[in-house]
Amino acid sequence: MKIQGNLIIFSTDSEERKDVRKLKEKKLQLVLNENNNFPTFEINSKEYIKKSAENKIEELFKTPQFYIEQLYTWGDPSYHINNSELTISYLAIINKKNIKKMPKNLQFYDIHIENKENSSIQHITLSNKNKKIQYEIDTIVKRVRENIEYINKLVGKYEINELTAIIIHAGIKRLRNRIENTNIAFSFLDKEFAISELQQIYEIILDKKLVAANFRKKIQPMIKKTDKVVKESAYRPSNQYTFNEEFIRNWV
Amino acid sequence: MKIQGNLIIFSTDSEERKDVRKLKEKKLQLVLNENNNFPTFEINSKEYIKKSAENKIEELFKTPQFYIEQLYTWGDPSYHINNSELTISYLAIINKKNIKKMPKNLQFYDIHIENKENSSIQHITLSNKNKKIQYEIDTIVKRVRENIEYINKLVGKYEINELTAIIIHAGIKRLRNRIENTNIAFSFLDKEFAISELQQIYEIILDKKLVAANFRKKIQPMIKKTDKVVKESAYRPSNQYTFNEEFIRNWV
DNA sequence: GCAAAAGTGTTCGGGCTACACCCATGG
DNA sequence: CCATGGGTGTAGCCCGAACACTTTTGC
Repeated sequence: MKIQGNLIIFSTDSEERKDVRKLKEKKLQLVLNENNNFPTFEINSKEYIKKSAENKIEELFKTPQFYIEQLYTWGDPSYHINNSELTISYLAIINKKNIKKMPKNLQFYDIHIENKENSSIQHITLSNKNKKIQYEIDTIVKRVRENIEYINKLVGKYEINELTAIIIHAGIKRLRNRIENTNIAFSFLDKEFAISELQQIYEIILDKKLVAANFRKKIQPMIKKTDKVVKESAYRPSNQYTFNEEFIRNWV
Repeated sequence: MKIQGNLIIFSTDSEERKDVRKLKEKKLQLVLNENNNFPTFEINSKEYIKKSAENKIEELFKTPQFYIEQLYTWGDPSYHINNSELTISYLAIINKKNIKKMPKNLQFYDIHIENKENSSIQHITLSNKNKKIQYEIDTIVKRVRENIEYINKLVGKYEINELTAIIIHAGIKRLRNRIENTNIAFSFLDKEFAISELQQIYEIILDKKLVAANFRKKIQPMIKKTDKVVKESAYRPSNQYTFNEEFIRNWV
């Protein structure tokens, strides 16, 4: 049986500043190759799969700094691309500043999700300056056997493989779950950061605006103030913070 | 590359009543075969893996009623049993009342977890009337690359394959996560149940006692009272409840 | 009567939400 | 001065924890 791994790599980018007095707005990004699909890696029986996935990312971006975890294994008979009959997905988070080299066949796409009013349909746009991919996904709640399950289905016209869309969906769901229960948010940022940067990571992943004053208090135990101050070219300079290593929860 | 699936099947059993006036105590159970390992199933490229897993459970217990979800895919080079180089685990929950036939080579084991005081070591006992399997697992928090991860390691003497122990650990963690965020608890029970039965499911999975009055209020929105009353041979008869189908959350 | 479970109500505290308000900056 | 972000404080609300109390049953 032929197996392959694929990599669902998330990152962020900052938009050009439109108003000098406003903060740069961060956007959530995803890596796809020229076929609108995820980069793949080989799986062999000599090595832990996770190690193979890590090696591939190192090879691609020439950096050992990133977050990675297994996302899901897909055995959908209709997803046999590259002769592969089974795909093991790994979710990764990478801070672009750590990327030493960008492979030519890969590109970062901004993710934009729009929830259609009064319906379970989400409109997703993946875009960068060269390309735009659009599709709609319907998240249906359905009774399957004895249980209630979410079924995702592409609807209307789409420019992407159905399973690819479902994997993106699964990846974002996982991010949302992890950001509430672990410290993955820090994987998007430099070692030192402003609270507003951290807040933006939460906002783009959870896809909602947060109240700064409350956010600050909520994440207080997770961060440590450094003595550094930086004017992230906003007006009042902000303190730099780091992740508080002492903060451990019942993660995973 | 050789692949197999395995099934981490949880269930519950009620102890013999010791005191006529006390409730039967439920225990969490797990299915293992004669080699202290999980039942396996074949994976082929013609079928969804989940479907293969479901078919295997139906074949084993002759019932279509159970809960199932993918747990994790293990590519550990040191876990090549039965010539299999890769194992995809599925977590299942089954209510014993639905089992029409019990395979001879499989047995239900009571799970007993004891957290050692002032240490990260858990003592686990799997037992039934014929057999007792004991081991200790250490859950170490460790910095791996840029992130903090939990590493599970068997310590001391043990009577079980290391990965089997880790899978059990992962299964219980998943149960704990799911019971807080989904309706899986109901998979252990009949369609109609007493609140105290539901509470016992929560207690054995979360491994802590809950206050009945608070539990009742908390799960109120998830259940619906029926007009049936049953004396579960405790003293005051209790109302029977069912899962409230209207109760939907952002599950999964 | 009493032990045990079924079921209701009340109090208290912590955490989240909303919002007012100050400070710092440089256009 | 003023728009904008950085940062602090506070009042209200909701939810969970703890617990008191009533009801129902059969020993």
